Amino acid sequence: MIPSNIEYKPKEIESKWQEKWEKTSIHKAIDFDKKPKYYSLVMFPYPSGDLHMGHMRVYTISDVISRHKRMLGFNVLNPMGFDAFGLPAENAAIERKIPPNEWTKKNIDHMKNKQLKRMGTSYDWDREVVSCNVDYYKWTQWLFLQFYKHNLAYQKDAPVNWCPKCQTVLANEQVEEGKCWRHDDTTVERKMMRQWFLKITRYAEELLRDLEKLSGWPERVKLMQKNWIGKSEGAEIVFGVSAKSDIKIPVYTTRPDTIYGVTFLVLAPEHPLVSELTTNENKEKVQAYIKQTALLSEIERLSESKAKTGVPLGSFAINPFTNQKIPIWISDYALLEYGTGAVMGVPAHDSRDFEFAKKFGVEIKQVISSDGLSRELLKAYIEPGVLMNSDTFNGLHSEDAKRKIIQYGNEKGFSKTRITYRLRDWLISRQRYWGCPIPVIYCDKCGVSPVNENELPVALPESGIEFTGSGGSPLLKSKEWLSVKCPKCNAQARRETDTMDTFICSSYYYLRYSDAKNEKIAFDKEKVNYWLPVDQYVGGVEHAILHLLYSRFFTKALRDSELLNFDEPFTNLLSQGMVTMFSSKEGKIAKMSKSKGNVVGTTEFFDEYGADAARLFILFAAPPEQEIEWSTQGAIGQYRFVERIWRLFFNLKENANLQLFEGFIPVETLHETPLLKDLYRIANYTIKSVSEDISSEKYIFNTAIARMTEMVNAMYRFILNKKTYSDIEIKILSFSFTNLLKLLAPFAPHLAEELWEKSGGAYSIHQQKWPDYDKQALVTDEIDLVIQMGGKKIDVLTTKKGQSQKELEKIALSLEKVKARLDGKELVKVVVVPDKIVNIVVKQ
RNA sequence: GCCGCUGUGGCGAAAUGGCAAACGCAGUUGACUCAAAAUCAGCCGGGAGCAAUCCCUUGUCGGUUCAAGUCCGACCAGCGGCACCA
Repeated sequence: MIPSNIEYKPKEIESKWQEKWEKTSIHKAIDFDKKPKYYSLVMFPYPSGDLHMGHMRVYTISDVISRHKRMLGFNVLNPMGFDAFGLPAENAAIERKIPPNEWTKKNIDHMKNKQLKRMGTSYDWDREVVSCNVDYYKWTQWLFLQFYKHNLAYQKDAPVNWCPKCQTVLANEQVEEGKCWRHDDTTVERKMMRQWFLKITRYAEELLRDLEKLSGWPERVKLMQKNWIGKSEGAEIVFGVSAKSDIKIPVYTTRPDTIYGVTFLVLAPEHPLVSELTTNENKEKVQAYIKQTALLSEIERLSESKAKTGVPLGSFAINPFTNQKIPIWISDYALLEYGTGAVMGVPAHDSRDFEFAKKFGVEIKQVISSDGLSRELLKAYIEPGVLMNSDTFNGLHSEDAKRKIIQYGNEKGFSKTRITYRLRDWLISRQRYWGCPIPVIYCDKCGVSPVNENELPVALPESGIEFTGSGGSPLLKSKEWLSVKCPKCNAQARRETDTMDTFICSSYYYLRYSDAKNEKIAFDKEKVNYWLPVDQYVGGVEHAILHLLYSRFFTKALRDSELLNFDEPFTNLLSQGMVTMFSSKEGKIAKMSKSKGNVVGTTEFFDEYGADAARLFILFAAPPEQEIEWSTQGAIGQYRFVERIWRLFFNLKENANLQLFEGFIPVETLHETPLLKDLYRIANYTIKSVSEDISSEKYIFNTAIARMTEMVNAMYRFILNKKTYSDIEIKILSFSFTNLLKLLAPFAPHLAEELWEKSGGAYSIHQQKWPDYDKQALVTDEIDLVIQMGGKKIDVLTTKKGQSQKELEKIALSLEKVKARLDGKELVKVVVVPDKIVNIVVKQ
């Protein structure tokens, strides 16, 4: 039955087509083409060197979408690039003495040519961007200058994580349990340093509000961003200071209704008024506390298990509503960066203040309860309620009181309504070599100057750099590079040695793809407005906040600089789930990663079973948003499916004179041959189902593949024990197989292309039109009618379609089974859903 | 602690409120083979029964409905995010 001379050799077939696709440039995106545009984007990878099956998922999902859209007639932009700056390259330089550039370029070459291409992806490589190339980061620097020009880039002193051994600032992710990730014996310090920031907070409200426009985003991602931005509405209330009438302390609160319950004030230890408010007898204790706080890492400081600490300053504040004197303390639970850096302590109605007051014996004064009566408090009463001990506001409900108290305070001039966001400005300085240099110059006389635009790029020095891993950025030691003339006074000046956070590079790469090779500007306005916004973005949920929020911010800022004309960069977002596998290191199923020792490489699997089988398994295992566990056994199952199609083709070619068949077959001609008619129905049902499942509303590839499997199974069943075929049978089988190949094309692109060619199809199957289904084929005249009694199935019968409720009821009631069960019972009613179900309801 | 998501066969999963378990993995039986592998075909949630057949089953407990895996409420478990944000 199976010709033995034709073996499925995925390795040969796949490389053959990958070369041909590249040579014939069939994946090229054309600017301003007359077809409608479709921008399909996948988050560009960091070139760590070796992709595994875990990485493969995101590229496969995005590729299926791109290929499908091309077949639907879109002008598809599906680009790829590399997020190529970052610490691992520098660490490789330190450990293995390979220059970061060399290491990165080697990895890119491997990933691009040995891995991404071998997956069968359909990128337009002409638009490749590599963020560590000068022709890219020139524009990163240019964009920084635009931000600077619009007062969106600024310097300020801020507390940062500092490793004294590395002599550098660390990102939060590089601090593990309060220790430096490279020196687990070194506690990371909090240090005030002058750093560059981008003013993302200017867009806090718009970033929050426009989440509503993103109907194509997963709710959970929007929710995470909403929480991250953390809008809160409240009031700023200004407290006076006893005996120092010139000093005012503004505090921020969302609970102005508790103002009569304030019994102390807490300032952040770094608060600028601290030294002025510290009395002589408290000086020593206060200074010791500030020093101790500075030594704690942010993680230690914020950890909830930590008991409250603090010291009194010795001064007293005056509550403007009550004129009461209350003590002023400092404690590390007040954060300088949020609100005003000062908190009014209301122990009766805030659990943190309650804990603080209990520990230090501060008065607890209840002003709200459920019924307006006071009682013993075992913990803070934080719910809304009725006011008491609050002067003229007694008896009001707390929500009401909030408004009235603010109104009163506003009139008297000691409060104002205020909105606060949890979002902080974005610290972008990194004391590292392998990043985009911040294009500014320091002059002793003129201070900070931006580099002139026509002097860009500020290129990283490539020679004479030593990577020792100690003593801060290698750029500091590159004397020649450091030295520069001041753009204002032409005096000897020096360059900024910090480089930018790599998230800057990835905040605009999707814009650059629209015009990747432009040497004159970052991107042409017309091109960026033609291609953007991205129609479908695919990436991991780990970027739900960082990258996606930064990119939204960039888009809005660049819109305001009139460089583009849209508000949101990504219309639809798909967050694919992780690929997991058992890790013996962790003793459990964990995310596939090199450090957990649970990776499956791509090369070995591709060599033996092919990329098509791997793609099918990854898509089949679960819907894209869910986590999947890699199973080589399961992937081999998809390899069997591929081989089954392969064998089916040769079987049909040899025995049934298989050929390409476009168009439909009149259903009337099939009335005499029910088996054939059924096969035709299955083929068309498969076209319909796969088209729906693969569509942008759903993206449920697992069920799409299941439908194709069913179709193949049906074809096998049809040809079982069959030796000869009639003309009409050949036609139906040809119709079925031709359409199967087209449906398969986005999922298993090499197999589909190879069999398309072997069927005599013109190159390329990927440039064929996505198939339609024959509606006539799906019309059936029989249905399965389910008979229920009391909601339980008792029978299923095949009957004529389109019968009336009366008729169906009659059929059901005349069944022997029904009669037997009805005996002696009272019939309550019969529910009939035509062509579906009859439910007979009896009493008890 | 707060917010969110998810609980269905041995496993991955499927099911516009209308036949629970499609499709695949593992297992198992048969055909082919001297044999094995591969392949092709069949079986494959649990229980009772020689059998036809019957009963039970979507984390637990309630509710709505003629009908609930699906909708509502409470709880339990697992995962994820945030975590002293005043």
